Amino acid sequence: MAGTADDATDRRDTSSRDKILEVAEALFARRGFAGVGMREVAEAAGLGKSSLFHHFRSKVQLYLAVLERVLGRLDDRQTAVLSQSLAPAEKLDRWMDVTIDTFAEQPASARLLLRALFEEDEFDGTDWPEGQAVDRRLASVLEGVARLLNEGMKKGAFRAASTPHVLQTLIGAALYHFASGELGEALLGGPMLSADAVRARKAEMKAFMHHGLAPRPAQSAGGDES
Amino acid sequence: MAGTADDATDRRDTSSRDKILEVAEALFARRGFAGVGMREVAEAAGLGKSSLFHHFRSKVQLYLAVLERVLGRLDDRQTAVLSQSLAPAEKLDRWMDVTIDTFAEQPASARLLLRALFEEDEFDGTDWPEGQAVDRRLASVLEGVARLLNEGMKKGAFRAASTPHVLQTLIGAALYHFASGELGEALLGGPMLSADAVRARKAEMKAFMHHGLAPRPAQSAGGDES
DNA sequence: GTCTATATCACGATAGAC
DNA sequence: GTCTATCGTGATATAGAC
Repeated sequence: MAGTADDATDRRDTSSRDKILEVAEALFARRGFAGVGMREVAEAAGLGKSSLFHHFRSKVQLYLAVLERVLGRLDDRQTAVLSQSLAPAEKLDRWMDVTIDTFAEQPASARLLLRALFEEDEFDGTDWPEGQAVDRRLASVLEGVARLLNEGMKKGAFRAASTPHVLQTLIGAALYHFASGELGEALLGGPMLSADAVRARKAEMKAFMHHGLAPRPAQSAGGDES
Repeated sequence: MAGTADDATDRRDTSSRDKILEVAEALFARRGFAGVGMREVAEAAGLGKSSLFHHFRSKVQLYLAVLERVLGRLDDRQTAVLSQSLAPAEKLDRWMDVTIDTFAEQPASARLLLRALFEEDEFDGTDWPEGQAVDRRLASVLEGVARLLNEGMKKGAFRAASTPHVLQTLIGAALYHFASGELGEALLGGPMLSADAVRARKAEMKAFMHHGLAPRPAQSAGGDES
C-alpha cells in the first residue's frame, strides 16, 4: 500500500470510538444516513445503544464525524501530492494515483463521499458546528485540484477548458467507479478492488484525462438535437 | 425541448397514480428510499395515507414503479437513437445528446438513477416481481451503449479500450454531473439546467469522449505510486 | 377511491443503576 | 463507560365505513 501507515494496524487496542466510526462508515456508506439505525451501529460495534449515545450525542454528530474522517484521509493524501513541485500533467497523474488508491483501500469511502456530494444534507451547514469541519475538508479537496487544473491551463500543459466541468467529470469518473460496487463488478466481469483492477482503472482514467486535456484546440462537436 | 411530447402537458386530468409517481420520484430522488415516508408522499400528492396504499400495496412497490418509469423514459429515447443507422462516433454523440437532455428535462431522474446504480437495493432482484421490469430496463440501457462502443472499436472508429471502463466513465460523467445539484451549481457558479449550461455540458462530454476514444494508440501513462 | 381510526413496531434519545 | 428500562414519536401497513 501507499505511504501513510497510520491505518488499520493493531486493531486490538482500538478505542470504542474508533470501532464505532469504523462500522458506522461501512453502514452509512451502504444504506445512507436515513437507512441506518443507531441500534444497528451499536450492535455492529459490539455495544449497547446507550453506550453509543455516550460517545456520540446524536446520530447527526456520528454521521458528521464519519464524514470528516473519510474526507480528512483523502484530503491529507491529496494535499501531500499537490504540495510537491511537479509539472501539472505529472502532478495530476499523482493526484489520480493517490485518490484512486484511497478509494480502493477504503472501500466504503467512495460511496460515502458520493452520497455526501449529491445528497444535499441539511446538516452540512452552519446548523451543526461539526459540519464546519466537513465543509472545510470538502472545500480543501475541491480547491486543491481546481488550483492544479487552473495552473496547468495557464502554463499550457492542459487545453483551455472549463475547470468546473473537468472537475465534475473527474469526480464522476473516479468516485462513481469505486462506488458502483456490485453493478460495477458485474460490468467488469470480476473484482474491482484487486491490484490489477485498480491499476487498470488508473490507466483508463489517465488515458482519458491525457487525451481529454491535451493542449490542442478542442474539436467543435457535431450538431445538437435539442 | 426535445422530440417527445407526452410530458407534463394537461396535468388536470392526470390520474392519482400518475400524480403519486410524479411526487414520489422527486422525493425519492432527494432523500432516498429510507428517507421518505409514505405519509409524506401521500400529502405531497394531495391524498390520505390509506389512499396511497390503495394504489401501491407497499413502499417497495411504489419505489420500483418510480424507478421503472424513470428508466423506461431513458431507455426508450436511447433505444430510438441506437436503432438509427449512423456511424459509431456520430451515434455516440446522439446518445449523449438524448441522455443529457433526459437528465436535464427531468431533474429528478439523474439522482434517482445514480442512487439505484450504487445503492445495491435488496429489492432489485428476484424477491420482488416488480424488480424484474427494473432489471430489464437497466440491462437494456447498459447493453445498448455497450454494443455501440464495441461496434465502434471493431470498426476502428474508437480506440481499442476496455468497454466496461469506458462505460463506467460515461455513466459517472453524465449521471453524477446532473445529480450533483447544489454542489455542482456552486462549482459552475450558476444554474446547471439552463439551455446554455446543458449545451456546455454536452460540448464538454463530447470533447472528452472524442479525444479519449480517438482511434490512436493509447499513450502508456507514467508511473504508479502504489 | 378516499377517508378515519388503529395495530404494531422501530426509531432517536434519556434516566439512572452499576 | 456500559448497561436495562423507558419515553415519545413516527414508521409501514390494515380494517372497515362511506
